[in-house]
Amino acid sequence: MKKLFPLVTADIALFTLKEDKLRALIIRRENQPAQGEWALPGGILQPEADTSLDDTARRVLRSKTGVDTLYLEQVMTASSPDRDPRGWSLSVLYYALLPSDLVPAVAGISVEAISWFDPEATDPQLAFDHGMLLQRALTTLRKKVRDGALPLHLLPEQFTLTDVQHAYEAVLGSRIDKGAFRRKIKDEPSLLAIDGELLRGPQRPAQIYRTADDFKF
Amino acid sequence: MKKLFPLVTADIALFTLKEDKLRALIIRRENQPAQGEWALPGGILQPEADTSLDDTARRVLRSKTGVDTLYLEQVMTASSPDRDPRGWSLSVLYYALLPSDLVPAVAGISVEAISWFDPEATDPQLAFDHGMLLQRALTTLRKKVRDGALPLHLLPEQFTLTDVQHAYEAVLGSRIDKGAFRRKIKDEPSLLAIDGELLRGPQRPAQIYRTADDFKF
DNA sequence: TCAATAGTGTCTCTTAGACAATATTGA
DNA sequence: TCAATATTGTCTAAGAGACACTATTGA
Repeated sequence: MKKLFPLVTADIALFTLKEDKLRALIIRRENQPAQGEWALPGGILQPEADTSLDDTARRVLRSKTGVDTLYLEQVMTASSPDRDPRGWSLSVLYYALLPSDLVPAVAGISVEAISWFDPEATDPQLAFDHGMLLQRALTTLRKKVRDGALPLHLLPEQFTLTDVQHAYEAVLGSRIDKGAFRRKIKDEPSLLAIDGELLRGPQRPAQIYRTADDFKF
Repeated sequence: MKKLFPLVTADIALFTLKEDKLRALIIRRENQPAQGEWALPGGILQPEADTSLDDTARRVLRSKTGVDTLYLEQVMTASSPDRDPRGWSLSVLYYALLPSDLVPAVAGISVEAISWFDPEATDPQLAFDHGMLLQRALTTLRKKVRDGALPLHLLPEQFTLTDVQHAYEAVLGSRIDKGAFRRKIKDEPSLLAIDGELLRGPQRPAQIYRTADDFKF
């Protein structure tokens, strides 16, 4: 008998920085289908509980990472009778940005096996069409940053301009000249210097910044 | 009783050029809900017939316009319990580009009342959240063109460089200098001059072009 | 000839990239 | 002092906008 309704899910590519490199959260599936394989975190829409698919995505992330109020953005919707063995399915893909100082918290809370995956790597293969989905999420994120947005959601509350540059480079996967980068962000109103706060070390101290309250990625 | 499954639909913002101005197809709804109101063309997913939501969109466009093989791209997915009075609904929004010489064919085939709507206008109000959806589709199209893509899908098979510029300006809603525009497209491999073909009139004749076979919008 | 549009050239200003120079700390 | 990183400055080349100029047709 044919299905009358598709299976509706939200899948999330959760990006963060580990040692200045871009990584995405993957989870080993505990149940069928694709049991034992690695996949993006995701979950099924619950119309009684969710007031939108964004809600579904936030609920899934909260349960898998214990973290709220992440930056979340829709990437695309994948749909076909074949992408999930359970039948006609439709998945709305999101990407989320996790501040790098919360990575240990996420790694700690999960009862499932997790891993931080290099999105440019080819191993391990992800289940379903999640490999393609991750590529699409990365492309969307990169386009946004290349259009001038600063990925401040990947940084902790306080950071230096060098941190911003490293986040920028990690997302784009390419280096940028220091002088050119600082010129670009010189008049950026999203960056607020914290007066008197300096990061000290065995070199010239660096000015510490924070994200402006009205920052919009 | 609560619904267990959402209503899944595909809605389409079909853009074309009418007298060098950008217009979107809207249709007067013949049935409930929102009977008598104007809305974007759309239709319900049929899992037995459609192999993806792109398929749904193509099927809807074919039935409402009689035209195949349009350029079609996904914009976003809207979802909530409130956006459709029938209950929890999810709509995948597409935009499509219709060559301007096919506009009369579309206007002819429809059994419903249709109109070509100025997407910058505020009247008439569209049903459901379709006003917002149309804005999102326009924004996505403009971003693509601003990123350098030429909206050749809006033009007939043969066209002049001035036609290309007018299509470009109609999409962006702003003027561009002729010299700057021609410099930009000077080395564009998607544009092929048709040797010896000239558009004549009471002025200097214009070279006629066509779209390269491997053109990718 | 004139009107009208096609097509090209020139000037300036902004910006990105490459790269160099200076500044300030802890050890 | 030295190593290390922060911060600023300079040179150049490419590109965009403004604007003017030339070219070619029908009437």
